[in-house]
Amino acid sequence: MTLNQGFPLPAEPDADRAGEKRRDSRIQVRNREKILDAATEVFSMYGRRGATLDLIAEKAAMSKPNLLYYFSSKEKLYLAVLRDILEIWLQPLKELDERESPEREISAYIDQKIRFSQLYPTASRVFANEIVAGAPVLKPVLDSYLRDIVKKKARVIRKWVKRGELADVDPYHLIMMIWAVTQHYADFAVQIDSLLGKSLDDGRFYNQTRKHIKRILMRGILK
Amino acid sequence: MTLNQGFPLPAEPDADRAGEKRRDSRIQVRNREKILDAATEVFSMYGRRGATLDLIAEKAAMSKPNLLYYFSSKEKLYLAVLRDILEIWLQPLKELDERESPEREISAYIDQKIRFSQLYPTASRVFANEIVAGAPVLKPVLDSYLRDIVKKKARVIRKWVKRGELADVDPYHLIMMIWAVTQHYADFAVQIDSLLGKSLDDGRFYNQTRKHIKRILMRGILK
DNA sequence: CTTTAATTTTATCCTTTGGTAAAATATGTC
DNA sequence: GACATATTTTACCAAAGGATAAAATTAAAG
Repeated sequence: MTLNQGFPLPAEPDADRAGEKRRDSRIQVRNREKILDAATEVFSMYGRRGATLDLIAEKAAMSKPNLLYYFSSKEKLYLAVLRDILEIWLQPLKELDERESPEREISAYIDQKIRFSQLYPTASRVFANEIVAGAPVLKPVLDSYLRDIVKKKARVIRKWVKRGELADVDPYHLIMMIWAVTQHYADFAVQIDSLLGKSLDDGRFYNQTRKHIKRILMRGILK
Repeated sequence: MTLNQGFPLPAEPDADRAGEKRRDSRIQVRNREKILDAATEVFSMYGRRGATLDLIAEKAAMSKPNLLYYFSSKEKLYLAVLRDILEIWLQPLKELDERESPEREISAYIDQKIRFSQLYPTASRVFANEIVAGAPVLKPVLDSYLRDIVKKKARVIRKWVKRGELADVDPYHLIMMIWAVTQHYADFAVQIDSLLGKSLDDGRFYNQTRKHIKRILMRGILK
């Protein structure tokens, strides 16, 4: 998992790979990924401030200075992790297409969101952590990039409402409702495990959840 | 905000007020509360590990050793904060009453949950943080106390379904859906502020949100 | 007023933690 | 296989952070 690309986060602030020397060696790629995975896990559990390089290094099975050879500071590492997450987190929303029926599109959107919760629960938690903490790092992105996309998609939803294909719902609240419900299963996984002894890893439960969410939500918003 | 009472958390582990000496002096009460408030704020932003006593002490306008005079360790303080939160967090669920109509009861429940999000957003975030982090402290409570209550209330919902007053929904998923949506507005408040420039503090927005959630959800689950 | 108990301050300690320096080792290239 | 470059290790460091001790101050009781 390393979809990193020209992302709307301070693009590699400085030093790190500044000169864009030769392309990453095999070792480079392998270790960067090992670190990012370990970091995701640790950040998801302890948050940006609570996470320690020692722990991350340990999980990545390398020494701390070695880790710092790849990411020159904790903050840069955190940023790299967030960048990867945001990319895949946002993707699905961009695909909402007004030319299709809301039934089909919103249903597909819910599917994708819950799929994300299933595939990247830890990443989802890092993101949740960042937002709950007040988005100290992501705030600028939320204020610009995310804001624009959501505004655009709100227009799509509003169009569906005007066309009479959707009940009279507020687009923003609808989007937030979908986010809340789908992400909940990743972010609050422990709670769900405590109450039901299940997780989205369980294919049966995954499908039941997916269908249940969709049934209630779709019933609630379709004409 | 200090509803602390015989709560299902390791009741005051040890030292602190062990002997239950004389009742808290006025100073005692005032300072404990000042500290709990400051701690709630700091824990909500930095999490259990990331929060520092220095910051909490500063926010509470007292020296660190002075703070430690009231709560003998960071962990104990965290526990005290959680205890208070859980108490008010759970209350509403306990009130679901099968003898009333699901329409009335679930509607009231949603109202109470979103009210909590409005009144105690920071507390909600501390709780969210704890769960997202894997409930390192609350796990036992989730596994026992919460589990029991939810099980009981799931039965209530199931009864409504059998009586034909409610669509055929899974009680657990329904409860989780309500949690997810209502808490979202407190836990992800920054995001909402970025997208809409609004918060539940805004009475108009509060009501709009409340009604919107209820409209979609109720439509989705009522027969 | 004293005397006693509660509260606050000051000084300090030890551990953890993010980060650096520089030596040592491995990898790749000609 | 020698040279250069990339990677890893070892040894540190300074600051932050949780916690304690003990002196100083304030409040309360008699």
